[in-house]
Amino acid sequence: MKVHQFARGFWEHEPSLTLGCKRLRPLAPKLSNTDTPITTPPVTTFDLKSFIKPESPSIKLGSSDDNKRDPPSPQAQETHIPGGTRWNPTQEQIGILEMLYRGGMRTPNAQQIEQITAQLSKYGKIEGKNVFYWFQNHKARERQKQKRNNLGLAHSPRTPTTLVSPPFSCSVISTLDSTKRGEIVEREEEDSPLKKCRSWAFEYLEEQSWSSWKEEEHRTLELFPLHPEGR
Amino acid sequence: MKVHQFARGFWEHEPSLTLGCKRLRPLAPKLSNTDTPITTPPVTTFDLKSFIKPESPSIKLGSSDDNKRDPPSPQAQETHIPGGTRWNPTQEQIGILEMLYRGGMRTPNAQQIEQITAQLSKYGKIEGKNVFYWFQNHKARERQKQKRNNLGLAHSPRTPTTLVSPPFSCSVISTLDSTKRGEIVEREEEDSPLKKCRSWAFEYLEEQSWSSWKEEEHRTLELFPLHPEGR
DNA sequence: GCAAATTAATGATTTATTCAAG
DNA sequence: CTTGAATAAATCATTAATTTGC
Repeated sequence: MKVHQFARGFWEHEPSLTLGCKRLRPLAPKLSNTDTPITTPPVTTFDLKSFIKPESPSIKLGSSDDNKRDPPSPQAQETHIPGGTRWNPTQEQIGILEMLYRGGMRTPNAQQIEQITAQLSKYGKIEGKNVFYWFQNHKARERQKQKRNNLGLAHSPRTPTTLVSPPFSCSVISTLDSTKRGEIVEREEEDSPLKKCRSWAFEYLEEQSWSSWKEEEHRTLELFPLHPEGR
Repeated sequence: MKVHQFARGFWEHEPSLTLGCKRLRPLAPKLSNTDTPITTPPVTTFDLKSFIKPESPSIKLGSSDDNKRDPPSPQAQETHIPGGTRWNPTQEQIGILEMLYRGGMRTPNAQQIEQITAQLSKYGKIEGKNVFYWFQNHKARERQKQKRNNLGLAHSPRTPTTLVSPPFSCSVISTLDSTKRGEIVEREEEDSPLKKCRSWAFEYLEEQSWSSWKEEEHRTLELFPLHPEGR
């Protein structure tokens, strides 16, 4: 059982309705895990420090990372808990990510990921790779979603909805999925409790102006995908 | 079955009223798009100084990032990073890597990469991602090489230059892609001045015994691929 | 009401392709 | 042409909302 949640969509309305098309049963919203800490194991404080080297499978207590989120945020929401599970994004996190996405971000680089992760960690446990994967998946899935739509709508030769708006007045662009082009679309404002989140995303978007990011040595980091191994 | 329209918003409240329409229920897709602009959920606080960047860069938001594939015109758009060039492996490094590869390693995990990188760094500048990419590429290319050979053999039975000959006729696993299995393949001896390197690799191989690596969650590291940005 | 069974969504990996440095 | 680097497509795996049977 889950409690219900509150809101579901945030800002936004995605024009692309799938009218006509039948939509398979969409799954319910996942709603934040803002609660349901589910029986947090007794893991009383576990000194984390250790996890860098040894492998012993058993480790990786979730507790060890609580040092990450500090918390401006209220009570801890969820604790990743026991043996590592996959990231379970909270409403806020998804909201911010989508905003960035709509703002045109598609493949954030290491530095950006770092910053985003830092912000998002205020709302729940999260790692850089999660952000990375989120963008990868979201981009790919928006792409296929559009592809499906296009095919389905093979009749209507137009794809009006997603056009760019000239000198974008400002706002958040909601790109449909112009995955590659990054066309911008207009979007109306509306307030939400996530104001702050949005606020950050907003600023971040503006401040960055992706287009200018051309290189740098953001590569100083020593990151690379990890392969947990067996699959 | 699941016919349905998309969910535009609140299915939150119980399904009770689903009326006899269909038994399916719409679940709402996470909040991704399509939906309700929410309104006021209780949200956590968000602090983050907000300084606004007055200047909205005239940009082509997003475009720069993702124009990777389509652009018919291979324009370069990347200003080659001044100091950064791509990794240029040394003989020793390649030697060790190949040895590990022949030893059965295909997709080293983060920890392994770390160790390997550490070793290889003795012979030249190198980063973890280089090791990662090397394995990716080598594996893929060995695979296609073999594919070509197999196909080519269909017509003209040539003597495969580097194919295994012995007992394992076609079973050369080396290229198989026992990505997960980690089978070991024969390895022919060959001499080289890389004695030391080999020495290490050898030991490493033995010590690890890939075959047994079936799982674990060596994922403790916080790594993820980086995107130096433009490419 | 609840727990096992379903199922769409989606997080995480792997494989295939493409681009470009040398 | 070879191959390091990076991205996209395809897959695999896990989660959780919803059904369903009791």
